[in-house]
Amino acid sequence: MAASGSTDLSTTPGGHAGGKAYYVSTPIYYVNDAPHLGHAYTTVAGDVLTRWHRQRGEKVWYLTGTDEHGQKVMRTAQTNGVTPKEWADRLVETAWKPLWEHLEIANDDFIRTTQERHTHRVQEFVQDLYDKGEIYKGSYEGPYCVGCEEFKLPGDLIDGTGEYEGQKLCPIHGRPVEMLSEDNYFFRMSAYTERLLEFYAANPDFIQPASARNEVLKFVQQGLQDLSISRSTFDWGIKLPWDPAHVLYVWVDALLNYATAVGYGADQAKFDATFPADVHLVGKDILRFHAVIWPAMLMAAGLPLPGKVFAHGWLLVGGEKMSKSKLTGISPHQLTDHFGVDAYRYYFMRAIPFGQDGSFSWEDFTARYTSELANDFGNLASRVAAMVGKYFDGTLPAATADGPAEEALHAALANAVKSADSKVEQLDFQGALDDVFGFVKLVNGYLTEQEPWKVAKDTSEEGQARLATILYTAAESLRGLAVLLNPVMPATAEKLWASLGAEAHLGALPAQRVQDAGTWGQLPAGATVTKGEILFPRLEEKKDS
RNA sequence: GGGGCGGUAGCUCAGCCGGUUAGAGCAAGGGACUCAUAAUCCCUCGGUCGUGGGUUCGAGUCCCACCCGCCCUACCA
Repeated sequence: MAASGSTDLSTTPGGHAGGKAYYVSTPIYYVNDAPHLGHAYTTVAGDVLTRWHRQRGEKVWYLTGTDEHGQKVMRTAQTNGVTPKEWADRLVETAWKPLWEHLEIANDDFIRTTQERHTHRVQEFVQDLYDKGEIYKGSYEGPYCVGCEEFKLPGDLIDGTGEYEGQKLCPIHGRPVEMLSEDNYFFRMSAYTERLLEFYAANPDFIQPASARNEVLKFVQQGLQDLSISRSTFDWGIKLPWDPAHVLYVWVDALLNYATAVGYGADQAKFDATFPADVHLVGKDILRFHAVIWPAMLMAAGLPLPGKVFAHGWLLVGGEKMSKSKLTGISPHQLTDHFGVDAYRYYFMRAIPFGQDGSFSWEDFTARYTSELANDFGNLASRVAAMVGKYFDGTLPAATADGPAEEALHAALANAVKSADSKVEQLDFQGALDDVFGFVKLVNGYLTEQEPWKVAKDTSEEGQARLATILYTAAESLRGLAVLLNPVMPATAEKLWASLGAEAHLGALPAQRVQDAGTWGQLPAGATVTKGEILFPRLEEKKDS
């Protein structure tokens, strides 16, 4: 997949004068099914984060991909009468990649766990651990459902009633499970309990938010058990090099994507310049794999540990986690068809604190779209461009009469930039957008107070200078907003950039440094301002649901 | 069973180590304005802070019990 432009490792072979890339990952998604809102939520967040960092001029690497091994994929493929690989190919090409393109995700790479660059390196990795004595052969005993042909987790089982009173039943088949054992290879994870605890203590920001950190700490403090890392009851997976009768446990396989995708064992220069990840974005459900198993694996291999594992919350509908089985499933396309891609990206970043569960609804989306995007922001761009067109024939005039009101806006923009920047750094997207839209509100208020439409009737030199100053101030404010909103709403920000005639003087929008966005007076007088299309048209009608 | 999180205006949420009349945004009502996407700006309305006790001079804010929602985890083998 094409890189987004600013990241170019080829220019600095070996040396990397620019230092290590800011490396962000999403989980690799299980191709068992098509992507849903939750996947898109994580991926959009990572995209906003990495676009922001790119606009700070940093070298960035944003990785996503798909997890294609495991029994569920195999079974789904069988049900559909195709091989697992064919099934994965189909979903990746017709569902996953198209959705990321649709949502304007600028990932630098897309890894699939069935690719050779992954499977071969994974085999080398586990062979290395095996040679080091980190992996041993043992046997696993657990409840097994004959109907499912797989081991169940004790927590998945349900209590039997009636003729099965006192027994544990498979939740799918409703029949008693039996205890079976199979030979497995185990990773000596128990040996890493103390080292992990020390690591967490030394790196208090490693797991965020705090609620997630607490859960992991409590879990690890109970002491870790060795991890079964192989299966021999099915074969859709990566074979253990020393015992091909076993395939690697899908999670060990999956976690290693973060290393294999950036050159582990294949391209040392790229690996050194990228690994480890600065931020692993994960959902709460897979926190433990990333905050416990993955670091333990890296410790065993002697590799550096990631900077941060950030567990975001669930999207809730009516207080419940979204799921198709509960008929609350809404596809990303249903939302983007109605609201547009940029509004979609904006909405989830703005409405829900990253790291917490958040309620989402069609009504809330509609309300925010109308109030924040159309009325506050879109209309601001519209009224400013209209007045520059009406009073100055579309040529941006110079500000020559700055007063307290203007200076207040200069300072407000600088503050918004500074504050938003630090909040994005902490993955507080909601807070950052709060800062940006607080500034939007100030600019609207500024126009209402200065009443340029009244000043325009004053044809004296002072009056015209005043009018010019007001409109320049408003337009320059929009220039700052275009830069700040580009990582979140790239298509819209680009429209605004074009409307301001900024590119001719300042260059391409993505090249604007976010840390300079608050520097006043960048948009030059003489720029050609055009009204352009409405950024956020009013929504036609409320869709019933 | 154990642990965690949450229950604050119609809606979504802020309220740090307890301290004057509990805040914001949206929605609703009124006013101002007309450059603009019938948009903007100002004002107003609106809460027994899940329930019941307790500690304290004073509790949304600490303690106990309970109710409701969600999450993690265990087990009676």
